[in-house]
Amino acid sequence: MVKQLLDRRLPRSFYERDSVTEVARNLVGTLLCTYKDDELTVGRITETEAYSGRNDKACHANNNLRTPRTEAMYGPPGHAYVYLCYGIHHLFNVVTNRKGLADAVLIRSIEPVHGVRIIANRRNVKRVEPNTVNGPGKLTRALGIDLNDNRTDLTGEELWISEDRSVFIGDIDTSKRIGVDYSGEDAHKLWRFTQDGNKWLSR
DNA sequence: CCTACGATCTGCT
DNA sequence: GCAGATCGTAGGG
Repeated sequence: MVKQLLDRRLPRSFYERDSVTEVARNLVGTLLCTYKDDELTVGRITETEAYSGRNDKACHANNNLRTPRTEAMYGPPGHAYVYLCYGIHHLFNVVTNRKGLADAVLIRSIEPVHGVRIIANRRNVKRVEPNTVNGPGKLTRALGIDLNDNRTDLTGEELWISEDRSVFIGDIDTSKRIGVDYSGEDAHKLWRFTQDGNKWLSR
């Protein structure tokens, strides 16, 4: 199981494209995997959001803001950017485009496909339901992702994303990003991508 | 040093 | 529907 998923890992070139919205769109339907302490958990990505390092006030790296926190976004593509939100939640992004440009895709929701018992334990629930994993802070907890994963290479063997051909690109909806009202006109960008009709979404 | 706040979630009303 | 949690980050003095 682990080997099959590792064999299908998305290559660096997937993340390296210059359109962060295209990467965000194409990540819907892929499999987000963690293999830690001999425990494999996998979730199909159902919802993503694109953030651009240039000309996007919703992005942490907007206006070339370069700080210890945002440094991961300025790093090479195909690496993780994990940060702490509201002092409680870990939010997971994948860095895209070329090094130095700070484009990234936030993963907002998943549909569990493997390791359901482990996910239930990590979330402290008996049954795994949509509201167990349908949010950026919930899914990181469910998959065991935290600040230790910041800057992790996603072509490695602990945290990665695998290809899967189960979602057609035409079945992906676009909408406004969540929780970025502070960013003025950039809040209207249709940079949220969801799998049409999937019940494992954040809203 | 000090302060304000956030790409959210939960529990309570 | 709403307040509180909780702490690293950013920005200003």
